Amino acid sequence: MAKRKAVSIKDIAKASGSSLTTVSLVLNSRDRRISQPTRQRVLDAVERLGYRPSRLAQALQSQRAGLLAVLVPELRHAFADVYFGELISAIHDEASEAGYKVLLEVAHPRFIDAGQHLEIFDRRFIDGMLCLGVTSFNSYLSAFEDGTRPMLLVNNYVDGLELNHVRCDYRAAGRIAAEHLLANGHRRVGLVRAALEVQTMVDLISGFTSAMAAAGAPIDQANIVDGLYTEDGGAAAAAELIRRQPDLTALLAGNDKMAIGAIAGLKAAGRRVPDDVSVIGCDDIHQGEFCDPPLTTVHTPIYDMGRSACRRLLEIIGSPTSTVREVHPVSLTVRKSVARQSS
Amino acid sequence: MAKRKAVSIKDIAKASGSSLTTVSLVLNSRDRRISQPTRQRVLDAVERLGYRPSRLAQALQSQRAGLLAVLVPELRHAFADVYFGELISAIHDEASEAGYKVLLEVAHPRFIDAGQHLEIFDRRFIDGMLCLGVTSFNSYLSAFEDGTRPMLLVNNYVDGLELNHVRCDYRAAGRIAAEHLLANGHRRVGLVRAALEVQTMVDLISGFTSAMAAAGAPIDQANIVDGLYTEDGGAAAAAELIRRQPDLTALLAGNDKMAIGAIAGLKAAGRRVPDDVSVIGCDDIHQGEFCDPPLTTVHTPIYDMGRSACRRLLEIIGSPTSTVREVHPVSLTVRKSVARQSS
DNA sequence: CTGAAAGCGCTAACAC
DNA sequence: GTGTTAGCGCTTTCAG
Repeated sequence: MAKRKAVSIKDIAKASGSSLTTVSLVLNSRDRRISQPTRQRVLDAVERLGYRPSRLAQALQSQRAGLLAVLVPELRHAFADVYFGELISAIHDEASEAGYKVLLEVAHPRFIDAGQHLEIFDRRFIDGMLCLGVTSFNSYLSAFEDGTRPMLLVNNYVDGLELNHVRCDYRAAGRIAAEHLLANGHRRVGLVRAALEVQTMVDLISGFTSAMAAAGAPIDQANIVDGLYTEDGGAAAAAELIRRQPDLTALLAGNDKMAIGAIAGLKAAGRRVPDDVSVIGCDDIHQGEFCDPPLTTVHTPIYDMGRSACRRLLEIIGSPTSTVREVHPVSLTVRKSVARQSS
Repeated sequence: MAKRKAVSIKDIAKASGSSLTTVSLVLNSRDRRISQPTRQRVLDAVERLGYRPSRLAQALQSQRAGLLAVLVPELRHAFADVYFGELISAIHDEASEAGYKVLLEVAHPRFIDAGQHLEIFDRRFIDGMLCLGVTSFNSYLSAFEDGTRPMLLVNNYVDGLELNHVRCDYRAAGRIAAEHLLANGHRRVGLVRAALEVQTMVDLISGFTSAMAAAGAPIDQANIVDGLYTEDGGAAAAAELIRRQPDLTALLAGNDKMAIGAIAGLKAAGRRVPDDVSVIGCDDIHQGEFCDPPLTTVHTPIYDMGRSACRRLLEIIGSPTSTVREVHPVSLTVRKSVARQSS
């Protein structure tokens, strides 16, 4: 029960009959060769007393916290989202391999308003930060433009702000989705979009609509509905689309959550998927594989991107002058939710 | 770009023409009244130079890291799970209100084997730890029985180990589910369970089966199938149950994920829910509200439990002698997935 | 090959 | 009221 009193390097020095320096040298195996016997005496003492160097003291000395923060948006339980969750897993995996630990932060208004997002840097609590799910509404981001605090946006960027980021090519994603629908004979298609303050969503929409238009099948504004990034929203949006334009034969949903919702919404409205209406999603989350029908979607390398983002952040920390703009390619994952349109 | 060189308390002392102590006293507003003019001079200097006390140095001095770790099991992307996610959100909210930050750790074999779960304590990196999703297979937990490192299990416990925990009453949950089914006339019921190394699952099963047995409607072992804690597993388990025992009129799933899967599985097998087969879940996750039919389930106060767990951990940190065994009551949330059995 | 001593940035007895 | 000083636990010149 009692708080085992911490054993410090001083205790080891005493116990092994050597000096602080010697102990430190042995432990950090600085090549300044310590004689084998001395080394052994130190190591024995360490073992015997169960000594563990204080990470705090080391951090203070080295001016490295060994900590990275992940900032997630303030959504209802942002951590309970598969997309963010997979990114966080990836970041955690990469960070721990590099000897860093991961701190969680939520972009609560009170967190931001108090300037905490800067404080954690300035108080030398963290070495760098990864921001997930940012939008152009997040005005606090501009404070990072001077590159003075190592920060990187994950799978997003903000038009007009010079911020490091690693993301997927959502414009290509939109184009690929359009090409797949066109190749299957679909020309009357709808789009379940989401928030326009998310730059990658804007890219997806523009990639999609311009590819459709280029093929002579432009998309009417009325056939673009907001699905709020949620399943329910996707369901409602799909229902609305089909109401506005009953002869739609296919639709793209801006992410898989909305696509899964859209499938449910279409079914509820009495349409068969994909026989009556085809659905294509974007992201390729795990769940898409198991819905009915299995979801055809544009694959984004979420996990790899997360790892890459973390790796790049560590590079920035190592060399503050470097700047990163990394764009990952996307691809098509064909399953069963898109059918050939014969009419 | 250049790394702004950190301004320290010493710089403030110099700039304000006072001593280190004075500055420290002013900043920590220790009541030793510093004269108003001096105080103002210090504050001005702080403002002007943009001084931020180093959290590292403070931590070293105070021997408090201000950090809590959350240890999640090594599942495929554990962070991408609504249940863990909600718990993490709750913990984060409570911790940040108390001025603590939250570190993420995953119970990878290599993390545990390296003894990292103890190291982060012994190297004074964290002040306490919260463990999610533990099972009796996690033998490393016994190292915490001596109470020497502040740790607490969240919504679980391990039979035979004396560990702090905050959890729900899953035995009662099983009983409540049984009572609700019985009250609706169901007597031929099945159970989609999950891993028996999870103590709360064992409790749920025992609460459920003994209540059914007590009512003269005992559950045959053949009517208990493993749903693996997943949607797919739940679907497969429900299909299997209905194959083994075609006249089942209801089933309990050990959590809502499996319940949602079970509904899909039953539908796929041609049964209507709840007209042919009723389904009751356990946990009350957000998604249950939106599935078809909306899920009747045993409500567990996940978020509140997470907050409470965190609060209790902080108490333990404050007073290492205290021991916590907190059990939260559960209740019934009636929606549409359980119907009256008329036959 | 090893030890003494300074310093990382901050706090808090203890003087003046 | 304010300053001096001694740590917190560690790393790292710089002498011996």
